[in-house]
Amino acid sequence: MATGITPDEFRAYAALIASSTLLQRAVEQNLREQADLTQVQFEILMNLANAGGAGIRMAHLADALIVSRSGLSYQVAQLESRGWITRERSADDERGIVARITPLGERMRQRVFAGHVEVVRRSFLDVLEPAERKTLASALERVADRLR
Amino acid sequence: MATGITPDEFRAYAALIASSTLLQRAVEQNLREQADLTQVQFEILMNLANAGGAGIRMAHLADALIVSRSGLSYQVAQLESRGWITRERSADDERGIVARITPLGERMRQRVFAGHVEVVRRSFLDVLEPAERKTLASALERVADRLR
DNA sequence: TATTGTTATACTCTATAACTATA
DNA sequence: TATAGTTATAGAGTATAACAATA
Repeated sequence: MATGITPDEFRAYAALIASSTLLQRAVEQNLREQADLTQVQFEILMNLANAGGAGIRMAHLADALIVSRSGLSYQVAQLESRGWITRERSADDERGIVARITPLGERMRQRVFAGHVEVVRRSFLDVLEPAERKTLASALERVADRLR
Repeated sequence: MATGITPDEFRAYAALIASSTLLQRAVEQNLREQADLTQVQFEILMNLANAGGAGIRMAHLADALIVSRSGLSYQVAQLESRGWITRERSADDERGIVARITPLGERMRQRVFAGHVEVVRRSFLDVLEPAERKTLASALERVADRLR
């Protein structure tokens, strides 16, 4: 290859790129088919579900998802029009808007998440030995930390 | 969680989704900054470089990249206008078009690939022990095979 | 003055459908 | 008739800039 990468490294590189690309594709297709959701919309729902009744400020959510505020406004409007989330003025800062998941949104999110996990299970979890799964978990956590 | 997934599995799931999302983001940003290339355009270049002088038929390339033919035509036109690839009628099938990488395109591709590998090295390869790298390589190859 | 959030706008990417040319 | 490839077109998603409201 003559690119300053060993065959061993290249194999790991190629496996990572291929598997993550294909997985991303399968996950996005599943979200679209299940509930016509994009990846970003799904992440909005997961974050709001985690926050519970407290909700999350728009600016905070945009930072967490690494999207522009205008882009977040667009996606949040989509979910709001479907009745899955709400937006309210913040109590302590009149400039702020707090987004919250609705009971309907939470029910849908749970259903979608279950299907989502099934995709991950079939293509990932079921393919690994327990020891491999442990190694991957700790190694990929380190990779994610490095990238954050 | 009550979603039919064990804490151990959830940890592996979360690490995989987080690391692959962040890596994809880093890779795409790097390609854009280095040479204003999209992921698809980069994959076109890599495939054509692999094929060498023989080139690849458009229909074949579209199948390999899992994109529509019209979408491929658009991206190929972008690369062609920059002089990185060419399109010629196929010799044996007058309906066919064969895409090939140009010497300029190959030089650029090598440069971009080197930078791309650097990103992967910093965020992935450098973070792993040799034993972890071996485990990840074989495990993720199995994941990719499952998804194909 | 600085920050929050939305909107107007423009741009990129992708796909479907219509079309031409060849098998 | 079927296949290869392109083009016209439309739609989704994202970002920048301008704006109104509040700190």
